[in-house]
Amino acid sequence: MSSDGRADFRPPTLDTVAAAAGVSRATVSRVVNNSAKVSADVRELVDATITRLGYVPNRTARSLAKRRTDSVALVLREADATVLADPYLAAMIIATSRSLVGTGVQLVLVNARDDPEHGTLVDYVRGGHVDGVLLASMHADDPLPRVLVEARVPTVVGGRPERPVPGLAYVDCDNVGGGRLAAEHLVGTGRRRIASIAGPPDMTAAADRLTGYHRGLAHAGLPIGPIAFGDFTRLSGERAMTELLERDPDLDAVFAANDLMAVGALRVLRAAGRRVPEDVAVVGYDDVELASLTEPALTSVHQPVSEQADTMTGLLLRQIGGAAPGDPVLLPVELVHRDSS
Amino acid sequence: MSSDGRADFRPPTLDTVAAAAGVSRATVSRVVNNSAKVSADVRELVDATITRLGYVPNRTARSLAKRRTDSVALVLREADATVLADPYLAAMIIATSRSLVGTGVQLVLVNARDDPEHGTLVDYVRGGHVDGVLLASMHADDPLPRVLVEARVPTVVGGRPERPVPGLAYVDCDNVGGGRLAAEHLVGTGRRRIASIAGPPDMTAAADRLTGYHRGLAHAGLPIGPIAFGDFTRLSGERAMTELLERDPDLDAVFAANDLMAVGALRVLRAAGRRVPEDVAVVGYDDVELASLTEPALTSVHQPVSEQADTMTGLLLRQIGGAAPGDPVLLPVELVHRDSS
DNA sequence: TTCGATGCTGTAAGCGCTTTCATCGATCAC
DNA sequence: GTGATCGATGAAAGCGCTTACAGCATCGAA
Repeated sequence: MSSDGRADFRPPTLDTVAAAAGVSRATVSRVVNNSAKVSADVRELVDATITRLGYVPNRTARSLAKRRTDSVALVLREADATVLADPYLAAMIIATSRSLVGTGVQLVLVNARDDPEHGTLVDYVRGGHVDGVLLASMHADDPLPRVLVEARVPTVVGGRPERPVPGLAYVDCDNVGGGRLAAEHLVGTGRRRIASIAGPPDMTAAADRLTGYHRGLAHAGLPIGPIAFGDFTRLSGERAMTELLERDPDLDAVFAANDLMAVGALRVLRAAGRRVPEDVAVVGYDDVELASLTEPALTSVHQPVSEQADTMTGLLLRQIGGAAPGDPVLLPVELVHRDSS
Repeated sequence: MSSDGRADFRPPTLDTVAAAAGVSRATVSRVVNNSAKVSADVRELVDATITRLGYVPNRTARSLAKRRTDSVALVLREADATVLADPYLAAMIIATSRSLVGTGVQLVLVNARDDPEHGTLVDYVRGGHVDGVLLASMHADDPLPRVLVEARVPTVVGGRPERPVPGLAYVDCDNVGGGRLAAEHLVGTGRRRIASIAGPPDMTAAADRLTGYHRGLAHAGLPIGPIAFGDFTRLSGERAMTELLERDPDLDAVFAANDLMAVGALRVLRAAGRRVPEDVAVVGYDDVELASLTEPALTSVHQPVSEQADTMTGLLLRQIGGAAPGDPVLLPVELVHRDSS
C-alpha cells in the first residue's frame, strides 16, 4: 500500500540498460555520449534497449563524474520587489535565458540579496551546482565579484564594477556615451535649462550616465542644471520631478537615468500643467517597451540588452571552457527619438 | 606552467576535512548536516577545521547521495520573444523566484519551446536535475503535463490545463469570474455596444475570460458584440481594435483579455479620434504595472500573481515532500477601476 | 607464422557525499 | 560484578555516471 508511492520509484539506470542489453556499463555510456568506439550493431542494440526501457541519463551523477554541471547562475543583487519590477531587469533575465538556448546549459535564477546569510550564495556557487556566474544589477560596495574571482569561479558581470577587480570580466553598455547623447540631443533641439533625474549613486550605470550628461552640457557650454536622485523606480521619478520643478520652475528639459523614472516625471509634469514636449522635453534611458507606450512616447537611450546578454554568456562559457576572463567589453548605445523631445 | 590553471584546482572535500581533523568522513558529514549525534568537542573541532580549510559541501555529490537536488524548474512554454515580453510572465518569474527564498530551493529557468527536439525538456527534468516542475504559459495541445505526471515528476501547472489530467495539480485564477466582472462593470456604467479583444483560443485563460464575459453580457440581457482575436501582444491588440472599429464604428466599450492588447486598443482608439472613456470605455486584464501608467490609466482585472506563485511553489514543495498532488486551486480576482472606463 | 597495429569491449577506480550497521566504551540497574 | 543500555564514532556500501586502462580479437605486413 504505502510501498508503491512515488518515493520508491526508481527509474532505470545505466546498469539496468547494460544488463538488459547484455553489455557493460561502459559501453552503454559510450553509446549515450556518442563516443566513437562502439560497433554499429552494439550501438543499435543499446539504443533499442534504451528506448524500450525509457532510460534517461541522470544528470546529477554525470555532473559528479565529470565535475561539470552544465548550468550557470544569474544572480540579481536587489533587495526588494520594487526594483526587481524594473522591466530592464526582466528583459535581462529573458535575454539571458534565450541566449543559452541551444548550448545545453541551464539557467539558475538566484535572487541573492534575499538570502538570510550573506555567505550562502558564495557557498552555493562554490558548492559546484553551477559552473559559472552571471552577475547583474550590482551595487558599488558589493564584495561578491572579488570573492567569486578568488574562489576561482568563472564570473561575468553585467555593468562596470565600481573598482577594477583583476581577472574579472564584465560587459557594460556605454553609459557615459549614452548620457552624453541625451544631453547633446536636448541641447541640439534648443533646450537651455536642462534638469536631470539621476539614478542611485552607488550604481556605476547611474553615475556614468550622469558623467556623460555633464560632459555633454559642458561641451555645449551650458551650466549644469538642477539634479535630483532617484532609485530607478517610477515613484522616485515622481518625487524627483516634483523637487526639480520647485527648484527651477522654468526648466525646459529633463533627462532621466531610466525610463521608469522618466514615466514618473511625465506624470508630474502633466499634473503641473506642463506640456511635453512643448514646455518641457523629456528623455529617458533603457528604451524598454514601456517607453514606446507612454503618451507622448518617450525619447530614450536604447540599451542593447540582447547583445549584452549574448556577450556575457559567451564570455562566461568560454571562461568555463578554460579560457582567460578576457577584457571588458563596452557596447555602444543609441538614442531613439520619439515624441517627448 | 599549464598545470596550475583553474582546471586543476580542487577545493577541499569531506575527506580533506576528516583527515585534517583526525576524524572520519561520517563524523564530518554529521557536523555539516547538524545531525544530533556528535559530541560537543568533536563538533567544535570539526567546525574549526571546516572554516580553516574553507570547506564547502559539494551539492552535486549530496544530490546524488540523497537523490534530491533541492531545485525546481520553472518552464515557460512560449516560442518567441514577443510573447515572453509580456510583463505578466516577467512578474510570474520574479514572484516565483521570491516565493522560493528561504526554502533553500533553487529556481531553474527553462524556456522549453526553444529546445531543438521536443523530448529534451522531459529528459532534462526526468534526468533528475530538478525535483519538480512549475509549468507556466501553457497551450492547449501541450502533452507535457501528462508526460510529466506519467514520469512521476512532481508538477504544478499555472492556469487550468485544457483537459483534466488525473494527478495533476494546478493553480488558476478565476478567469471566468474575471471576464464576467469586466462585462458587468461595463454594463453597469451604461455601456451597451461592447466589443471584445480575446486572447489566443488555444489558451484556457483566454477562453475562460471570454466565457465569463459572455455570461456577464447574457446575464444583463445584452447581445454579444463583435469579437476579434489577438495573441496577447500589443500589436495584435492594435490590429484587433482596428478590425472591431470597422465592424462596429459605434461601439462604446471594449474588453481586452490582457493589458498589453488593451494598450494597443487605446492607441488605435486615440488615432481614430475616439475619446477614452467618454466615447469608448476600455477594460484590460492582468493589472500589470503598465496598466496604471497609460493615459488614461487602464481599468483592469487584477490577477494575484504573487499569491499564485506562492501557492504553486507551496503545492510543489509539498508534492516533492511526498504528498499527493492535491486539488486544483482557484484564486479570486478583482476589478481595479481607473480612468479608462 | 609472427609481430605490431587497430578496433571494440569490459574491468574497475573514481567523483564527493549520505547513511546503515557494527563497534566500543561508558553508564546504569540489579 | 554482570549484563543490558545508550551515545558517539568509524567502516563501508552505496548514489549513477565517466574514463583510464587492460584485454582480446582481427587484420595486414613482414
